[in-house]
Amino acid sequence: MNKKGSDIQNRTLGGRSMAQPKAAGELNAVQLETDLLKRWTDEKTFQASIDVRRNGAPFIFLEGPPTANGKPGIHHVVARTYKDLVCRWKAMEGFLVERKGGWDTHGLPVEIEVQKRLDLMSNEAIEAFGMAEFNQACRESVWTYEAAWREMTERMAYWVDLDNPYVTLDNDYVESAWWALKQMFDKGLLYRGHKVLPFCPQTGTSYSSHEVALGYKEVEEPSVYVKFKLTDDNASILAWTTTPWTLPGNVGLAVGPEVTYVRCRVKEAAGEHWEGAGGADVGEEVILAKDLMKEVLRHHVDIVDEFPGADLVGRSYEPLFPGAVPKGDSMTAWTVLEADWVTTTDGTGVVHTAVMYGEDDYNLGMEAGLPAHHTVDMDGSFVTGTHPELDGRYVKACDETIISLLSSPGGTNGKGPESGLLYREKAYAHDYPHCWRTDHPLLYYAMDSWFVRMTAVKENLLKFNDQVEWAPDWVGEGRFGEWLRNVKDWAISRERYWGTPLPVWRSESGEMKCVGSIKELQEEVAKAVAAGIANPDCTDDVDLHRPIVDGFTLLSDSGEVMHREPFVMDCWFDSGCASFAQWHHPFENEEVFNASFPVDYICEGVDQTRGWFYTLLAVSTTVFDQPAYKRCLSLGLILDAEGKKMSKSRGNIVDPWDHFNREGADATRWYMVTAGAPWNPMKFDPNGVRETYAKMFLTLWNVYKFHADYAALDAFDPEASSIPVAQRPALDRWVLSRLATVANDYHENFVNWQFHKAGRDLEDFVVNDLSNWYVRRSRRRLWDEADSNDKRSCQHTLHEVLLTVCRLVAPVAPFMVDEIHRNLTGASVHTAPWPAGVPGSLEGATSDAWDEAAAKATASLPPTDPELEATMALVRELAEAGRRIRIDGNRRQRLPCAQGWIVAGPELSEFHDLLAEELNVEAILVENDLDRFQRIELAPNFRALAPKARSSVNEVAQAIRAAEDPEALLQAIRAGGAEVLGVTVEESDVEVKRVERPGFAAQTVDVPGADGASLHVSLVLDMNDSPALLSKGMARDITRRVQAQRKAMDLELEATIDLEVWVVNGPAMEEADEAWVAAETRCAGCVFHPESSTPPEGAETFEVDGTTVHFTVA
RNA sequence: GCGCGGGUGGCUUAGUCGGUUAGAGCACCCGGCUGAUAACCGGGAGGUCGCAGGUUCAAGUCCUGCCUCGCGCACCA
Repeated sequence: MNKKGSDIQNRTLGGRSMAQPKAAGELNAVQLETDLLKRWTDEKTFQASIDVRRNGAPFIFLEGPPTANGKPGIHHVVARTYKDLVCRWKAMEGFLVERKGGWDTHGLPVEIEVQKRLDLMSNEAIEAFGMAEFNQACRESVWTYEAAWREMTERMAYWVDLDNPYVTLDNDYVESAWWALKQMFDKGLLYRGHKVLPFCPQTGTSYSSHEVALGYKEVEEPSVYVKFKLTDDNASILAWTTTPWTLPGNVGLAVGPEVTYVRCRVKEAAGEHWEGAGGADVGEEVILAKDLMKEVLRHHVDIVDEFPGADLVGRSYEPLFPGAVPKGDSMTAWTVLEADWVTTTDGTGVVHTAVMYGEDDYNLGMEAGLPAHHTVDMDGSFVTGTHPELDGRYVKACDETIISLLSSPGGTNGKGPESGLLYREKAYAHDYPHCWRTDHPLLYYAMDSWFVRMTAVKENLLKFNDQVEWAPDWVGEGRFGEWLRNVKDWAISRERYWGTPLPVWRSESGEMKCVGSIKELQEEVAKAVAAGIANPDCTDDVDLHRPIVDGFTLLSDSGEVMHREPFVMDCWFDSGCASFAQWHHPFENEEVFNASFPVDYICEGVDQTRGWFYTLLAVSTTVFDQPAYKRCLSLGLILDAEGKKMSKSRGNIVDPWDHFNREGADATRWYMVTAGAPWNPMKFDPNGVRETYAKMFLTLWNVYKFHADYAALDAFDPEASSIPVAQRPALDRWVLSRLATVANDYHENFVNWQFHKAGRDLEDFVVNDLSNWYVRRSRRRLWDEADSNDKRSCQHTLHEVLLTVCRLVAPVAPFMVDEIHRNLTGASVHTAPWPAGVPGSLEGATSDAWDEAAAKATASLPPTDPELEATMALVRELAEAGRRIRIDGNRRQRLPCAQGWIVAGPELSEFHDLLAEELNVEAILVENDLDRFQRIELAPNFRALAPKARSSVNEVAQAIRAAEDPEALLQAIRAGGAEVLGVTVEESDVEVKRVERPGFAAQTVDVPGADGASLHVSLVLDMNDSPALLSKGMARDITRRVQAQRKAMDLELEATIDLEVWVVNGPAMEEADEAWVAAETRCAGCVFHPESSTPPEGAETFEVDGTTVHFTVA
């Protein structure tokens, strides 16, 4: 402690080699990070980190493109951290990891945003505004938050090329997407259909199932039981629906042919508990499934008849809303049909069928020849002619009207809605899909649509999915696999404006042409023009968006005029093309594409399972007959500290900048990675970030600072000298061994996607092993001004440990470790090799195969010494045991003990000095007579004992434990087995435990030995006092208080003081101890006053063990 | 409703092949240590390991049922 602070500056002024560390300053994490960002930009460090691996095997990462028309949040930081860390890690392993950015720019979210801003909440409004203008507004809106995204991306140090990103609205990208569609078209996988789809009247568009999945909400709605009056019989069939608005469209009733139905007659009026509208008269007859009578009927009835559903088939009934649906030439309208999917789990066992508003309804209607007529318009209102009270009204607003119409008993003969046809209404709670953008309930609606025949490639989807390495595996096997096993044809067309246009032209008679490139479009346009069809120019840079592409009119093979199908693509299709469209395949970059497909690694939130994870695979399977990616990390959702999902509407979004500006991006990233497994939902706790900063980064910084300051002071140059590890002191060999062990585990955990475990272990190493033990125990070694071997050894060791720690941390938290690495070596950590080896740089290596042994040989880790690690663990245990003994014996730490004995255990003489210091004892002795301080205990070994003792194992175990003379029992056992309660106990059935004898100031610690067996080592302290010990202890107490006072007075380290001390009622101070106090506290003058003199007013005072001490510092 | 993943002191979590004392961190209390650290060390309090059964000599761990949270699925007419 005799270094002068100013020396640190003075001595470093001379010529410093690149690798010669300079002193570290105080830590300002945010400043450090922002300074480094500048430096990375100036020095093009990202590019350098790629270039230095130019000859490595490629590892291909594909960025899932975010939409830049929303502000980035903390969940984006999480995803980007995992993307970044894997890329950085693989790069350090010697792989060439290029990272192209990407932006998703099409789709409904963009349109909705613009519609809101321009107040264009319907398709009519958009078209009146002008499609070209609208799309221009969309094109601009896409970049609203690009700057915010860029800032966040850079600040968090997500290394990705944002200057040459792929952008889904670019002509090149769209052209590749067109090409992909044409492949599907040519393979017969793209088809035009008429299908019932979930449809949002507000946005005027239908949704694919993965979009519908985003909007399920539980709602309570009125459901109704309706009486359908048979035309040729005085009875009604009861049917149930949760969507009263589909009733005007009713054209059929479906029954299960095998289901048993009953005809019953109402016996008496309903009781008083009747709720809501509807009812039935006494004597009225209704028909429904027998199983559901109890559930449905609210009257006492007599069963008149019982029959299978087949008996009902073909019978006709009165339309509910006569005239709402024209009968046309249908022979089956308003008759009973059979359908095998009808069950008796809900309703009445009779399914009301409105052809246009349900998938089953539609299929049944087509099969049975029911009239396909819409009673509802695309805007969600009833068409004129449905009923005077309903025409033109939004269907969801008509529930009450329909119920009241059906329950008013005004009509006659059961014809028309006002005929008392409502039997009952019942509130019904269920999950119903809502528009994920506007929150409006979706209507199932039969409409024109284009599909990709995913059902035709299901086997391949499953096969390719099996080839993907999923993390966690259950997402691939379970959730994603299940989705694929139930795959449906992909409805990819949207009746929208802003998106990749569907490149299909179609004639009135149904001839079709799918255009796969700009060149092809030009050729087709030329053909049409040659045939006399007027067309605008189709230049090489024609904008491939609406309304431009709508302006082209083509010619069919038979000479008919063809117009473009007025759809754009599902924007998920766009991003699903990313693996090849980012390279404008197949029009350009053939080599790049060939070398990078399929990609090695993608990573997104688990919510992309049905989104991007699926569409990437769907497109690659249909177009290339290959999987698109080899590894997929599926991240858990991010929740707030209460475990609630973060959402704008809840207002519990965490702003990443709060942490970037407080604890820094390092701490934020490290926290997110160590908080839990990547696939588990993460509760984001702002306090956790702070804790990470305080523990991990502050500690690391201080270790570094300790090393750097003395390295600078001593002009330490790691390259100027070297000391083989084997020749270094045990403490050094120990920390290096620990380092290697931790690094190997760290790497193993990375390989298994267990980044959280890796990080936790490394943090534990830095805080406990490195800072709290190695540095603490080594401090005095560096205080030595002489150029000793021991000091150099410590410096080399610290240097090496820090470098390896930096390299391990770098992928996760890239800032501070770069600062440290740069100062220690002159080079960025991001161009450094991965400590566990650099397989990517090996000749012939690929992203997933390399010579394991050759890779190991490239590792840069010190040797491990498990025995030494175990020994040191014991030493640390003993040091802690010493403190426990002192607590138990009420003896303060600063009061030395004359001696301490170590009983049993391995040879520790190498660490006796260290232990003496830690324990504050004058001498460490080894006690060879174990029985002097220890006795034995026997513990049963259940694994061995259980098979022999069976059900009496507990009694036997208890007997062994409670043996009055365990020593004798053990001897008997060793002599060939002892009978305990009829069981022969052998040596392998018991564990011998040595513990301290009662009555001594002792503790026994239990540590695993090198050979796996348990070691029982005791520490005994001599608790007797002597005048010399008391004097020494007092000297230490005084020193400690004076040092505290120096600190409180804010004195320079090298400042000298004048000290005066008055000890009242204390031990006689020995001269040597007084001198020691003076030296430790840097006294110019030091006076110990006799007890008779009186201390001045204002002297510092403290009390210890009944002694009062006063002192003054000047 | 079906599928997947959770539920361990106030909070965040570890817990391997089932093995008898469920382990950490934060926060709290007491004590100690400290001229690098926002730390560190020792002790204390705090747990019916979601609930109920079952298998077993032995269950946080395996089985069954249920409750609950999250996510996903869906032709609920």
